[in-house]
Amino acid sequence: MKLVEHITSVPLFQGLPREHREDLAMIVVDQTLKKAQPIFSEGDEGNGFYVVISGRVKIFKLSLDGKEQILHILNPGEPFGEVAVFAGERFPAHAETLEESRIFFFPRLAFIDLIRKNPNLALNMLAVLSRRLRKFTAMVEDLSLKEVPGRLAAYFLYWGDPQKGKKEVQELKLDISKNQLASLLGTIPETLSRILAKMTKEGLVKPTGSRGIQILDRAGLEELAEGIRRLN
Amino acid sequence: MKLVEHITSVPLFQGLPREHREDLAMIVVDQTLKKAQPIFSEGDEGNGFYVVISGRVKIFKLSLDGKEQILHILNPGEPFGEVAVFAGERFPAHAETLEESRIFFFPRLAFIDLIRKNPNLALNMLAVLSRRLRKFTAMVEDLSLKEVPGRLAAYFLYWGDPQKGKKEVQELKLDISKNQLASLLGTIPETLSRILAKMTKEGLVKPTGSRGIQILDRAGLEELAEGIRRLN
DNA sequence: CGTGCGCTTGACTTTTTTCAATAAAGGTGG
DNA sequence: CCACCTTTATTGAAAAAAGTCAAGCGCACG
Repeated sequence: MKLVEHITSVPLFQGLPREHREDLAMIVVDQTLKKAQPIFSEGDEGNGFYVVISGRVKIFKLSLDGKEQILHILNPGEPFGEVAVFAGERFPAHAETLEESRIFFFPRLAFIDLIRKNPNLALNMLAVLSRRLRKFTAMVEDLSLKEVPGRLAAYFLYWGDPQKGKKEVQELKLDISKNQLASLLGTIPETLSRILAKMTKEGLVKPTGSRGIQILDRAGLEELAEGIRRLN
Repeated sequence: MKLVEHITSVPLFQGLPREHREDLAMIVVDQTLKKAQPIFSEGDEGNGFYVVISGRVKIFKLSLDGKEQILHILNPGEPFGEVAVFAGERFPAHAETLEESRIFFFPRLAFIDLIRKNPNLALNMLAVLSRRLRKFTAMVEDLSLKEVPGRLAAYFLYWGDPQKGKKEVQELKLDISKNQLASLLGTIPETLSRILAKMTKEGLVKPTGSRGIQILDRAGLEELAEGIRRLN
Protein backbone atom coordinates (compact mmCIF):
# COMPACT_ATOMS: atom_id res chain seq x y z
CA MET A 1 0.00 0.00 0.00
CA LYS A 2 1.35 3.37 -0.95
CA LEU A 3 1.78 6.41 1.24
CA VAL A 4 -0.96 8.37 -0.52
CA GLU A 5 -3.45 5.61 0.03
CA HIS A 6 -2.75 5.54 3.73
CA ILE A 7 -3.16 9.28 3.83
CA THR A 8 -6.43 9.07 1.97
CA SER A 9 -7.81 6.70 4.55
CA VAL A 10 -7.26 9.16 7.41
CA PRO A 11 -10.56 10.92 8.26
CA LEU A 12 -8.74 14.17 8.94
CA PHE A 13 -7.75 14.27 5.28
CA GLN A 14 -11.13 13.38 3.83
CA GLY A 15 -12.25 15.50 0.94
CA LEU A 16 -8.81 16.76 -0.02
CA PRO A 17 -8.05 16.92 -3.73
CA ARG A 18 -5.51 14.39 -4.95
CA GLU A 19 -2.96 17.10 -5.47
CA HIS A 20 -2.93 18.08 -1.82
CA ARG A 21 -2.85 14.50 -0.65
CA GLU A 22 0.26 14.08 -2.76
CA ASP A 23 1.71 17.18 -1.15
CA LEU A 24 1.14 15.53 2.19
CA ALA A 25 2.83 12.37 0.99
CA MET A 26 5.85 14.48 0.11
CA ILE A 27 6.30 15.88 3.58
CA VAL A 28 5.33 12.88 5.68
CA VAL A 29 7.83 11.00 7.80
CA ASP A 30 6.92 7.32 8.05
CA GLN A 31 8.09 5.42 11.09
CA THR A 32 7.37 2.09 12.71
CA LEU A 33 7.83 1.63 16.44
CA LYS A 34 7.90 -1.41 18.68
CA LYS A 35 5.66 -1.82 21.68
CA ALA A 36 6.04 0.63 24.58
CA GLN A 37 8.29 3.05 22.70
CA PRO A 38 8.16 6.76 23.56
CA ILE A 39 7.11 9.05 20.71
CA PHE A 40 7.50 12.34 22.49
CA SER A 41 7.64 13.64 26.03
CA GLU A 42 5.86 16.44 27.81
CA GLY A 43 7.76 19.64 27.21
CA ASP A 44 9.30 18.57 23.90
CA GLU A 45 9.02 21.13 21.15
CA GLY A 46 6.11 20.45 18.87
CA ASN A 47 7.52 20.74 15.40
CA GLY A 48 4.74 18.76 13.87
CA PHE A 49 1.99 16.32 14.57
CA TYR A 50 1.36 12.61 14.17
CA VAL A 51 -1.23 10.22 12.81
CA VAL A 52 -1.57 6.60 13.90
CA ILE A 53 -1.61 4.32 10.84
CA SER A 54 -1.61 1.00 12.64
CA GLY A 55 -1.30 -0.09 16.25
CA ARG A 56 -2.27 1.98 19.26
CA VAL A 57 -0.83 4.97 21.09
CA LYS A 58 -1.48 6.37 24.54
CA ILE A 59 -1.24 10.01 25.55
CA PHE A 60 -0.65 10.49 29.26
CA LYS A 61 0.44 12.73 32.08
CA LEU A 62 2.84 11.72 34.81
CA SER A 63 2.76 12.96 38.38
CA LEU A 64 5.99 13.43 40.29
CA ASP A 65 5.68 10.12 42.07
CA GLY A 66 5.20 8.35 38.77
CA LYS A 67 1.45 7.85 38.80
CA GLU A 68 0.08 8.18 35.30
CA GLN A 69 -3.20 9.56 34.02
CA ILE A 70 -4.06 8.42 30.52
CA LEU A 71 -5.69 11.19 28.53
CA HIS A 72 -6.39 9.32 25.29
CA ILE A 73 -5.89 6.03 23.61
CA LEU A 74 -5.54 6.55 19.88
CA ASN A 75 -6.51 4.08 17.20
CA PRO A 76 -5.52 3.95 13.52
CA GLY A 77 -6.61 7.03 11.60
CA GLU A 78 -6.47 9.36 14.58
CA PRO A 79 -4.12 12.34 14.80
CA PHE A 80 -2.26 13.45 17.91
CA GLY A 81 0.10 16.21 18.92
CA GLU A 82 -1.74 18.83 16.85
CA VAL A 83 -2.26 21.11 19.81
CA ALA A 84 1.40 21.99 19.93
CA VAL A 85 1.37 22.78 16.23
CA PHE A 86 -1.34 25.41 16.43
CA ALA A 87 -0.78 26.79 19.88
CA GLY A 88 2.88 27.08 18.90
CA GLU A 89 4.04 25.64 22.14
CA ARG A 90 5.40 22.46 23.56
CA PHE A 91 3.72 19.09 23.94
CA PRO A 92 1.54 19.11 27.04
CA ALA A 93 1.80 15.36 27.69
CA HIS A 94 3.70 12.19 26.88
CA ALA A 95 3.01 9.83 23.98
CA GLU A 96 3.97 6.19 23.80
CA THR A 97 3.01 3.16 21.70
CA LEU A 98 0.90 0.48 23.37
CA GLU A 99 1.87 -2.09 20.78
CA GLU A 100 3.92 -2.19 17.59
CA SER A 101 2.65 0.78 15.61
CA ARG A 102 3.14 2.63 12.39
CA ILE A 103 3.12 6.40 12.78
CA PHE A 104 3.12 9.23 10.24
CA PHE A 105 4.71 12.51 11.21
CA PHE A 106 3.81 15.80 9.49
CA PRO A 107 6.20 18.71 9.96
CA ARG A 108 4.59 21.85 11.25
CA LEU A 109 5.49 24.48 8.74
CA ALA A 110 4.73 22.46 5.66
CA PHE A 111 1.40 21.52 7.14
CA ILE A 112 0.42 25.06 8.04
CA ASP A 113 1.23 26.03 4.50
CA LEU A 114 -1.12 23.41 3.23
CA ILE A 115 -3.89 24.64 5.49
CA ARG A 116 -3.54 28.10 4.05
CA LYS A 117 -4.08 26.67 0.64
CA ASN A 118 -6.95 24.42 1.55
CA PRO A 119 -9.83 25.60 3.71
CA ASN A 120 -11.33 22.12 3.79
CA LEU A 121 -8.30 20.82 5.58
CA ALA A 122 -8.71 23.63 8.09
CA LEU A 123 -12.35 22.79 8.63
CA ASN A 124 -11.53 19.12 9.07
CA MET A 125 -8.91 19.97 11.61
CA LEU A 126 -11.31 22.27 13.43
CA ALA A 127 -13.81 19.44 13.59
CA VAL A 128 -11.19 17.08 15.00
CA LEU A 129 -10.17 19.51 17.70
CA SER A 130 -13.79 20.28 18.52
CA ARG A 131 -14.65 16.66 19.00
CA ARG A 132 -11.65 16.19 21.18
CA LEU A 133 -12.64 19.20 23.24
CA ARG A 134 -16.05 17.68 23.64
CA LYS A 135 -14.54 14.44 24.86
CA PHE A 136 -12.48 16.33 27.40
CA THR A 137 -15.56 18.16 28.55
CA ALA A 138 -17.16 14.84 29.32
CA MET A 139 -13.99 13.65 30.99
CA VAL A 140 -13.79 16.65 33.29
CA GLU A 141 -17.44 16.22 34.12
CA ASP A 142 -16.96 12.58 34.95
CA LEU A 143 -13.89 13.14 37.03
CA SER A 144 -15.39 15.82 39.16
CA LEU A 145 -19.06 14.97 39.27
CA LYS A 146 -19.12 11.18 39.40
CA GLU A 147 -17.49 8.68 41.68
CA VAL A 148 -15.57 5.77 40.30
CA PRO A 149 -18.46 3.29 39.89
CA GLY A 150 -20.30 5.88 37.81
CA ARG A 151 -17.27 6.48 35.63
CA LEU A 152 -16.77 2.79 35.06
CA ALA A 153 -20.43 2.30 34.20
CA ALA A 154 -20.23 5.21 31.76
CA TYR A 155 -17.19 3.60 30.19
CA PHE A 156 -18.98 0.32 29.65
CA LEU A 157 -22.01 2.04 28.20
CA TYR A 158 -19.85 4.11 25.92
CA TRP A 159 -18.12 1.10 24.44
CA GLY A 160 -21.07 -1.19 24.44
CA ASP A 161 -23.20 -1.19 21.35
CA PRO A 162 -26.12 1.14 22.03
CA GLN A 163 -27.93 -0.46 19.10
CA LYS A 164 -28.20 -3.82 20.73
CA GLY A 165 -31.66 -4.14 22.23
CA LYS A 166 -32.04 -3.05 25.81
CA LYS A 167 -32.54 -6.56 27.01
CA GLU A 168 -29.90 -8.46 25.11
CA VAL A 169 -26.85 -9.59 26.98
CA GLN A 170 -23.94 -7.96 25.33
CA GLU A 171 -20.29 -8.80 25.37
CA LEU A 172 -17.46 -6.36 25.05
CA LYS A 173 -13.72 -6.83 24.90
CA LEU A 174 -11.53 -4.40 26.76
CA ASP A 175 -8.74 -3.41 24.45
CA ILE A 176 -6.57 -2.13 27.27
CA SER A 177 -5.27 -3.65 30.48
CA LYS A 178 -7.15 -3.05 33.70
CA ASN A 179 -4.26 -0.94 34.92
CA GLN A 180 -4.68 1.28 31.95
CA LEU A 181 -8.41 1.38 32.34
CA ALA A 182 -7.95 2.47 35.94
CA SER A 183 -5.69 5.28 34.80
CA LEU A 184 -8.18 6.30 32.13
CA LEU A 185 -10.87 6.52 34.81
CA GLY A 186 -8.64 8.55 37.08
CA THR A 187 -8.22 5.92 39.76
CA ILE A 188 -5.93 3.02 40.71
CA PRO A 189 -6.08 -0.69 39.84
CA GLU A 190 -7.11 -1.80 43.34
CA THR A 191 -10.16 0.43 43.38
CA LEU A 192 -11.15 -0.66 39.90
CA SER A 193 -10.81 -4.28 40.86
CA ARG A 194 -13.03 -3.89 43.90
CA ILE A 195 -15.70 -2.03 42.03
CA LEU A 196 -15.74 -4.53 39.23
CA ALA A 197 -16.18 -7.25 41.83
CA LYS A 198 -19.14 -5.39 43.32
CA MET A 199 -20.74 -4.88 39.95
CA THR A 200 -20.39 -8.56 39.32
CA LYS A 201 -21.90 -9.46 42.68
CA GLU A 202 -24.88 -7.26 41.94
CA GLY A 203 -25.38 -8.90 38.59
CA LEU A 204 -24.68 -5.84 36.47
CA VAL A 205 -21.81 -7.36 34.54
CA LYS A 206 -19.93 -10.64 34.28
CA PRO A 207 -16.26 -11.01 33.45
CA THR A 208 -15.66 -13.55 30.72
CA GLY A 209 -12.34 -14.80 29.53
CA SER A 210 -9.31 -12.62 29.99
CA ARG A 211 -10.57 -9.24 28.93
CA GLY A 212 -14.21 -9.89 28.19
CA ILE A 213 -17.09 -8.25 29.99
CA GLN A 214 -20.71 -9.21 29.59
CA ILE A 215 -23.17 -6.44 30.20
CA LEU A 216 -26.08 -8.07 31.96
CA ASP A 217 -28.05 -5.08 33.16
CA ARG A 218 -27.74 -2.06 30.96
CA ALA A 219 -30.39 -0.11 32.81
CA GLY A 220 -28.61 -0.73 36.09
CA LEU A 221 -25.37 0.63 34.67
CA GLU A 222 -27.18 3.68 33.42
CA GLU A 223 -28.50 4.36 36.89
CA LEU A 224 -24.99 4.06 38.25
CA ALA A 225 -23.59 6.42 35.63
CA GLU A 226 -26.20 8.96 36.51
CA GLY A 227 -25.63 8.66 40.20
CA ILE A 228 -29.12 7.43 40.92
CA ARG A 229 -28.06 4.03 42.12
CA ARG A 230 -25.14 3.08 44.29
CA LEU A 231 -23.11 -0.06 44.87
CA ASN A 232 -23.23 -1.98 48.16
CA MET B 1 -17.81 52.43 19.78
CA LYS B 2 -18.85 50.74 16.60
CA LEU B 3 -19.39 47.04 16.01
CA VAL B 4 -16.35 46.68 13.79
CA GLU B 5 -14.12 48.17 16.43
CA HIS B 6 -15.32 45.69 19.01
CA ILE B 7 -14.72 42.90 16.55
CA THR B 8 -11.25 44.17 15.81
CA SER B 9 -10.36 44.00 19.46
CA VAL B 10 -11.15 40.29 19.71
CA PRO B 11 -7.92 38.27 19.56
CA LEU B 12 -9.62 35.55 17.53
CA PHE B 13 -10.10 38.05 14.73
CA GLN B 14 -6.59 39.52 14.78
CA GLY B 15 -4.97 39.91 11.42
CA LEU B 16 -8.16 39.86 9.40
CA PRO B 17 -8.42 42.36 6.55
CA ARG B 18 -10.91 45.16 7.12
CA GLU B 19 -13.21 43.70 4.51
CA HIS B 20 -13.68 40.49 6.42
CA ARG B 21 -14.14 42.25 9.70
CA GLU B 22 -16.93 44.17 8.07
CA ASP B 23 -18.41 40.92 6.87
CA LEU B 24 -18.40 39.78 10.46
CA ALA B 25 -20.08 42.96 11.58
CA MET B 26 -22.83 42.23 9.07
CA ILE B 27 -23.67 38.85 10.51
CA VAL B 28 -23.16 39.50 14.20
CA VAL B 29 -26.03 39.52 16.67
CA ASP B 30 -25.35 41.94 19.51
CA GLN B 31 -27.04 41.29 22.83
CA THR B 32 -26.74 42.52 26.37
CA LEU B 33 -27.73 40.29 29.28
CA LYS B 34 -28.28 40.94 32.95
CA LYS B 35 -26.49 39.03 35.68
CA ALA B 36 -27.15 35.30 35.99
CA GLN B 37 -28.97 34.97 32.67
CA PRO B 38 -28.74 31.70 30.73
CA ILE B 39 -27.18 31.97 27.27
CA PHE B 40 -27.62 28.38 26.19
CA SER B 41 -28.18 25.02 27.80
CA GLU B 42 -26.51 21.68 27.37
CA GLY B 43 -28.13 19.89 24.47
CA ASP B 44 -29.27 23.02 22.64
CA GLU B 45 -28.48 23.06 18.97
CA GLY B 46 -25.33 24.95 18.22
CA ASN B 47 -26.22 27.25 15.38
CA GLY B 48 -23.38 29.57 16.02
CA PHE B 49 -20.88 30.70 18.59
CA TYR B 50 -20.39 33.62 20.95
CA VAL B 51 -17.80 36.13 22.01
CA VAL B 52 -17.80 37.96 25.33
CA ILE B 53 -17.50 41.71 24.74
CA SER B 54 -17.91 42.86 28.31
CA GLY B 55 -18.77 41.19 31.59
CA ARG B 56 -18.10 37.55 32.42
CA VAL B 57 -19.62 34.22 31.44
CA LYS B 58 -19.37 30.80 33.03
CA ILE B 59 -19.54 27.48 31.19
CA PHE B 60 -20.60 24.60 33.40
CA LYS B 61 -21.94 21.10 33.69
CA LEU B 62 -24.73 20.07 36.00
CA SER B 63 -25.10 16.69 37.66
CA LEU B 64 -28.55 15.25 38.22
CA ASP B 65 -28.65 16.37 41.82
CA GLY B 66 -27.81 19.90 40.82
CA LYS B 67 -24.13 20.02 41.69
CA GLU B 68 -22.26 22.13 39.17
CA GLN B 69 -18.77 21.85 37.77
CA ILE B 70 -17.53 25.05 36.20
CA LEU B 71 -15.50 24.32 33.08
CA HIS B 72 -14.46 27.87 32.19
CA ILE B 73 -14.91 31.42 33.21
CA LEU B 74 -14.71 33.66 30.15
CA ASN B 75 -13.52 37.22 30.09
CA PRO B 76 -14.00 39.91 27.43
CA GLY B 77 -12.49 38.97 24.08
CA GLU B 78 -12.91 35.22 24.57
CA PRO B 79 -15.09 33.07 22.33
CA PHE B 80 -17.27 30.22 23.52
CA GLY B 81 -19.61 27.68 22.02
CA GLU B 82 -17.39 27.11 18.97
CA VAL B 83 -17.14 23.40 19.56
CA ALA B 84 -20.75 22.88 18.52
CA VAL B 85 -20.14 24.87 15.35
CA PHE B 86 -17.35 22.69 14.06
CA ALA B 87 -18.32 19.35 15.47
CA GLY B 88 -21.78 20.05 14.08
CA GLU B 89 -23.46 18.91 17.22
CA ARG B 90 -25.17 20.26 20.27
CA PHE B 91 -23.73 22.32 23.07
CA PRO B 92 -22.00 20.05 25.56
CA ALA B 93 -22.54 22.31 28.57
CA HIS B 94 -24.49 25.27 29.94
CA ALA B 95 -23.53 28.93 29.61
CA GLU B 96 -24.67 31.74 31.87
CA THR B 97 -23.61 35.30 32.62
CA LEU B 98 -21.89 35.96 35.93
CA GLU B 99 -22.64 39.66 35.73
CA GLU B 100 -24.25 42.02 33.26
CA SER B 101 -22.55 41.19 29.98
CA ARG B 102 -22.49 42.11 26.35
CA ILE B 103 -22.30 39.14 24.02
CA PHE B 104 -21.79 38.86 20.27
CA PHE B 105 -23.32 35.91 18.47
CA PHE B 106 -22.02 34.69 15.10
CA PRO B 107 -24.28 32.39 13.09
CA ARG B 108 -22.71 29.15 12.06
CA LEU B 109 -23.10 29.06 8.31
CA ALA B 110 -22.04 32.59 7.64
CA PHE B 111 -19.00 32.05 9.81
CA ILE B 112 -17.95 28.83 8.13
CA ASP B 113 -18.22 30.63 4.83
CA LEU B 114 -15.86 33.26 6.07
CA ILE B 115 -13.37 30.67 7.20
CA ARG B 116 -13.33 29.18 3.75
CA LYS B 117 -12.39 32.54 2.37
CA ASN B 118 -9.81 33.38 4.96
CA PRO B 119 -7.16 30.91 6.06
CA ASN B 120 -5.91 33.26 8.74
CA LEU B 121 -9.22 33.12 10.49
CA ALA B 122 -9.00 29.35 10.37
CA LEU B 123 -5.53 29.37 11.84
CA ASN B 124 -6.61 31.75 14.58
CA MET B 125 -9.50 29.52 15.42
CA LEU B 126 -7.25 26.48 15.45
CA ALA B 127 -4.95 28.27 17.86
CA VAL B 128 -7.87 29.14 20.13
CA LEU B 129 -9.12 25.58 20.22
CA SER B 130 -5.62 24.25 20.77
CA ARG B 131 -5.04 26.50 23.73
CA ARG B 132 -8.34 25.48 25.20
CA LEU B 133 -7.46 21.84 24.73
CA ARG B 134 -4.22 22.47 26.53
CA LYS B 135 -6.07 24.05 29.41
CA PHE B 136 -8.36 21.06 29.62
CA THR B 137 -5.36 18.77 29.61
CA ALA B 138 -4.08 20.55 32.66
CA MET B 139 -7.52 20.42 34.22
CA VAL B 140 -7.87 16.68 33.76
CA GLU B 141 -4.39 16.21 35.14
CA ASP B 142 -5.18 18.31 38.18
CA LEU B 143 -8.49 16.62 38.84
CA SER B 144 -7.13 13.14 38.71
CA LEU B 145 -3.58 13.47 39.90
CA LYS B 146 -3.76 16.12 42.60
CA GLU B 147 -5.85 16.38 45.69
CA VAL B 148 -7.74 19.52 46.50
CA PRO B 149 -4.96 21.39 48.38
CA GLY B 150 -2.72 20.91 45.37
CA ARG B 151 -5.35 22.20 43.00
CA LEU B 152 -5.98 25.26 45.12
CA ALA B 153 -2.28 25.99 45.39
CA ALA B 154 -1.95 25.65 41.62
CA TYR B 155 -4.83 28.07 41.21
CA PHE B 156 -3.18 30.69 43.42
CA LEU B 157 0.13 30.30 41.64
CA TYR B 158 -1.54 30.56 38.26
CA TRP B 159 -3.22 33.84 39.10
CA GLY B 160 -0.43 35.28 41.13
CA ASP B 161 2.13 37.31 39.29
CA PRO B 162 5.05 35.02 38.55
CA GLN B 163 7.18 38.08 37.90
CA LYS B 164 7.00 39.31 41.46
CA GLY B 165 10.16 38.30 43.24
CA LYS B 166 10.11 34.98 45.02
CA LYS B 167 10.20 36.64 48.39
CA GLU B 168 7.74 39.44 47.99
CA VAL B 169 4.40 39.11 49.63
CA GLN B 170 1.86 39.28 46.91
CA GLU B 171 -1.80 40.07 47.01
CA LEU B 172 -4.40 38.72 44.68
CA LYS B 173 -8.10 39.39 44.35
CA LEU B 174 -10.39 36.50 43.59
CA ASP B 175 -12.75 37.57 40.86
CA ILE B 176 -15.23 34.82 41.65
CA SER B 177 -17.06 33.75 44.78
CA LYS B 178 -15.62 30.97 46.90
CA ASN B 179 -18.54 28.79 45.91
CA GLN B 180 -17.58 29.21 42.30
CA LEU B 181 -13.94 28.65 43.03
CA ALA B 182 -14.87 25.38 44.72
CA SER B 183 -16.77 24.32 41.64
CA LEU B 184 -13.87 25.30 39.39
CA LEU B 185 -11.57 23.14 41.50
CA GLY B 186 -13.98 20.24 41.36
CA THR B 187 -14.92 20.27 45.01
CA ILE B 188 -17.49 21.78 47.39
CA PRO B 189 -17.45 25.01 49.42
CA GLU B 190 -16.98 23.26 52.78
CA THR B 191 -13.84 21.48 51.66
CA LEU B 192 -12.43 24.63 50.13
CA SER B 193 -13.10 26.55 53.30
CA ARG B 194 -11.32 24.00 55.46
CA ILE B 195 -8.30 23.82 53.21
CA LEU B 196 -8.00 27.58 53.04
CA ALA B 197 -8.09 27.63 56.83
CA LYS B 198 -5.28 25.08 56.97
CA MET B 199 -3.20 27.00 54.47
CA THR B 200 -3.66 30.08 56.59
CA LYS B 201 -2.69 28.26 59.78
CA GLU B 202 0.49 27.05 58.13
CA GLY B 203 1.37 30.53 57.02
CA LEU B 204 1.15 29.91 53.30
CA VAL B 205 -1.51 32.51 52.61
CA LYS B 206 -3.52 35.12 54.46
CA PRO B 207 -7.05 36.19 53.63
CA THR B 208 -7.42 39.95 53.40
CA GLY B 209 -10.64 41.84 52.97
CA SER B 210 -13.56 40.17 51.33
CA ARG B 211 -11.94 38.43 48.39
CA GLY B 212 -8.29 39.19 48.86
CA ILE B 213 -5.59 36.60 49.38
CA GLN B 214 -2.01 37.36 50.31
CA ILE B 215 0.51 34.84 49.15
CA LEU B 216 3.03 34.57 51.94
CA ASP B 217 4.99 31.50 50.95
CA ARG B 218 5.15 30.92 47.24
CA ALA B 219 7.62 28.07 47.54
CA GLY B 220 5.35 26.32 49.99
CA LEU B 221 2.45 26.55 47.60
CA GLU B 222 4.59 25.15 44.82
CA GLU B 223 5.45 22.16 46.96
CA LEU B 224 1.76 21.62 47.60
CA ALA B 225 0.89 21.89 43.93
CA GLU B 226 3.50 19.30 43.12
CA GLY B 227 2.39 16.96 45.82
CA ILE B 228 5.67 17.12 47.68
CA ARG B 229 4.27 18.73 50.77
CA ARG B 230 1.03 18.04 52.54
CA LEU B 231 -1.24 19.96 54.87
CA ASN B 232 -1.69 18.98 58.53
C1' DC C 1 -34.62 45.67 60.57
C1' DG C 2 -35.22 41.27 59.10
C1' DT C 3 -34.35 37.87 55.38
C1' DG C 4 -31.19 35.52 52.63
C1' DC C 5 -26.99 34.24 50.87
C1' DG C 6 -22.19 33.32 51.26
C1' DC C 7 -19.08 31.44 54.17
C1' DT C 8 -17.29 28.83 58.09
C1' DT C 9 -17.02 25.07 61.49
C1' DG C 10 -18.02 20.59 63.79
C1' DA C 11 -19.29 15.82 63.89
C1' DC C 12 -20.03 11.99 61.17
C1' DT C 13 -20.13 8.92 56.89
C1' DT C 14 -18.61 7.41 52.67
C1' DT C 15 -15.30 6.87 49.21
C1' DT C 16 -10.85 6.22 47.84
C1' DT C 17 -6.06 5.39 48.59
C1' DT C 18 -2.18 3.08 50.69
C1' DC C 19 0.40 -0.81 52.04
C1' DA C 20 1.14 -5.53 52.01
C1' DA C 21 0.44 -10.14 50.68
C1' DT C 22 -0.96 -13.38 47.41
C1' DA C 23 -2.75 -15.31 43.17
C1' DA C 24 -3.15 -15.56 38.31
C1' DA C 25 -1.55 -14.72 33.66
C1' DG C 26 1.75 -14.11 30.01
C1' DG C 27 6.01 -14.33 27.75
C1' DT C 28 10.82 -16.30 27.27
C1' DG C 29 14.40 -19.41 27.02
C1' DG C 30 15.81 -23.86 27.74
C1' DC D 1 6.13 -27.88 26.14
C1' DC D 2 7.33 -26.66 30.56
C1' DA D 3 9.65 -24.08 34.30
C1' DC D 4 10.60 -19.68 35.57
C1' DC D 5 10.13 -14.91 36.06
C1' DT D 6 7.91 -10.71 35.39
C1' DT D 7 3.84 -8.30 35.00
C1' DT D 8 -1.00 -7.88 36.03
C1' DA D 9 -4.86 -8.60 38.99
C1' DT D 10 -7.22 -9.44 43.40
C1' DT D 11 -8.10 -9.04 48.41
C1' DG D 12 -7.80 -7.41 53.25
C1' DA D 13 -7.05 -4.11 56.78
C1' DA D 14 -6.06 0.51 58.05
C1' DA D 15 -5.50 5.43 57.02
C1' DA D 16 -6.58 9.50 54.67
C1' DA D 17 -9.28 12.54 51.97
C1' DA D 18 -13.45 14.37 50.70
C1' DG D 19 -18.34 14.71 51.08
C1' DT D 20 -22.81 15.16 53.83
C1' DC D 21 -25.65 17.16 57.23
C1' DA D 22 -26.56 20.58 60.40
C1' DA D 23 -25.81 24.73 62.84
C1' DG D 24 -24.38 29.38 63.19
C1' DC D 25 -22.23 33.87 61.89
C1' DG D 26 -21.99 38.22 59.38
C1' DC D 27 -22.89 41.21 55.80
C1' DA D 28 -25.54 43.07 51.97
C1' DC D 29 -29.83 44.39 50.24
C1' DG D 30 -34.36 45.17 49.97
